Amino acid sequence: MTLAHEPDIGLEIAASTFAALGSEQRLNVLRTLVRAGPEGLSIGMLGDRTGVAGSTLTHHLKILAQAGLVKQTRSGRSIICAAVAYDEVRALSEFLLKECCADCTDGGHSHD
Amino acid sequence: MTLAHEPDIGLEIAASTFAALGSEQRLNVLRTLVRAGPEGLSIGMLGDRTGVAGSTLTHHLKILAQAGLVKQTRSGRSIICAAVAYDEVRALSEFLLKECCADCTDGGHSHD
DNA sequence: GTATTATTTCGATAATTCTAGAAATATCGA
DNA sequence: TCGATATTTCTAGAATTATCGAAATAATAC
Repeated sequence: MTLAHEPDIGLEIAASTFAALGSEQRLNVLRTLVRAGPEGLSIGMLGDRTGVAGSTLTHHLKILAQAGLVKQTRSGRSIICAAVAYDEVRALSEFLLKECCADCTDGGHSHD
Repeated sequence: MTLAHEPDIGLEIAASTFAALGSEQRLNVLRTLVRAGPEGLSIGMLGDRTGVAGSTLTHHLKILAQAGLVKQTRSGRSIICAAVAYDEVRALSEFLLKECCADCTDGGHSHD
């Protein structure tokens, strides 16, 4: 089950993805979405649960979406946001373990 | 489930660690250190390789060190910086997979 | 002790990010 | 179309972050 088709995300992408996660508020939003499951939540509900203003949520969600961590789809007059972080997170974990943990991988592979 | 020695890093710590990684320049510094291996590099050498001014490096290294990703030790008149990201990175990966990938835990997830 | 080298602190400026209110836009139901 | 609801855009102030030169501090060598 070792799937390795997300081999290299570049430094730039990695950094911006980390930056997207590097805000307590955004991380909380993301977690809320993850916990809401695949059905997701509307922005209104998200604001309801997190106490964050709509316009602020729009801002944060744009960042999360650009990082590929959240997907937004319209449903009626609501925008449904759902975490689709799986692959991104997996790629990021790969990046971390490969780039930043090169020496300690108890699986044991050495880099370059 | 099996190993639980870094069970929960809180949202706050996770966010600040992500933020520490969320800079291309810092990520580059970290990577340079990782690649330098356990012996590490002095700040001067780091500046040499990255083209970043010493005072700026001090700033970034402080952030990386506070996040527990880098360790600094004095050796003569140099400060040797070495990546010790291993546990942090592991904790972060755990966090990502647990908090942000709650649904897809290794079993299998479908997405399109 | 003085000179030399290495790093940090200080100070200043530029740039970015965070936050949210108000107005604008989009969607739906009647 | 009108009214209600949901989200985005616009705008702006506050706060944080990035950057680096110059001066200050620390450590070594003589």
